Amino acid sequence: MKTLETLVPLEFTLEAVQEGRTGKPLLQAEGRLLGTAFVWRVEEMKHFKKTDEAHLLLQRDRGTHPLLLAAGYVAPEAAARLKEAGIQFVDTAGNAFINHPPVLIWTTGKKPAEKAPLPRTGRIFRGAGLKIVFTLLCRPELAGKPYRDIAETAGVALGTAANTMAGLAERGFIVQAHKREKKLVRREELFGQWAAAYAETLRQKLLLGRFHGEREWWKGLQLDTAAAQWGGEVAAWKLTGYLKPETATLYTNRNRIAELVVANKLKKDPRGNVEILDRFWMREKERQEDDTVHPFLVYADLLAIGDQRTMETAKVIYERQLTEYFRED
DNA sequence: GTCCATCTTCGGATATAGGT
DNA sequence: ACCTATATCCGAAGATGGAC
Repeated sequence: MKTLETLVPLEFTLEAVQEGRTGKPLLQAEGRLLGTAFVWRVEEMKHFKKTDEAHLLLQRDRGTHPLLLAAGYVAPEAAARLKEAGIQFVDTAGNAFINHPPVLIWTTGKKPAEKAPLPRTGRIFRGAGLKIVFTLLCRPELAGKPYRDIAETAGVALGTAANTMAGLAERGFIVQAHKREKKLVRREELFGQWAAAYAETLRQKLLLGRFHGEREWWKGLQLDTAAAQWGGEVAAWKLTGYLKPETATLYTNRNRIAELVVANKLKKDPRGNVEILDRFWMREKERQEDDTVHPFLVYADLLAIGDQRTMETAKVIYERQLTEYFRED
């Protein structure tokens, strides 16, 4: 915002408003730009990345006021995409897109003032931490169970579970409700951060192989859920009916890849549109399983693809299937 | 006090990031 | 690309603390 001030005569005030009951506090800017009043929702992102772009696409139509991204640095290609999507932004280098008739600002090509400081994500949004957060989001009641249970279900070591739980408590995502009863709170916020981090870091580490399949081979295929489940676009298509999948994502266990590949006549191809990922979590034995993975994961898969097409569907999934998981009692 | 479940700690293995 | 420094993770072993 400071940068914007140097570009045009501008006065504004910033205030935090609460969004919904459990939502995270939202920044809102109010002021006048060359004589015209404005109210903007402000999204602050020090390190602006591809997945953040996807997040903004979702946020764009959610509120009553236009969105403004305040970022550390927006690369030229990203700037063009934001402009295309009608999302306003400013960065500290002096790049900006503001569309507030009659004012139109469009500046690009300025280099970042200094190289961005270290990201410092903390251990809860990396590798093992992401596995734990995912299982906790899916099954919040686990938060109150022994670490051994959490570690087992998430497929990580006991000590790591303890570490991550401490990290979550530190950031206020785990609270001590009663004497020894922990609760997972601020789940929607946690999920948002999880999904972005999953798409960026953990996901590629889970990739077991990439293949090529015959055209629409997945259509009408009956998956044995004990061996594999759909993620990504195919799952999204099954859940919503929208989307024409261009890629297929399967989550399976390491020792079942071979049979999956043979049964579906998949050919190894490093640039193929079929990806097989490690189904890292431990599934609930009793429950009847869907042939699609948890919608949390489907959403994150779509985020990893991150184009306009998949984000439309991601938005539908978010609204129809995910919001129910964020209710806290 | 003993037993058992659970939690914390920590050395070493492994993955990641930064530098050349 | 490689090498090196650092962060992250694992897992076993020791510590804690509640129930009886």
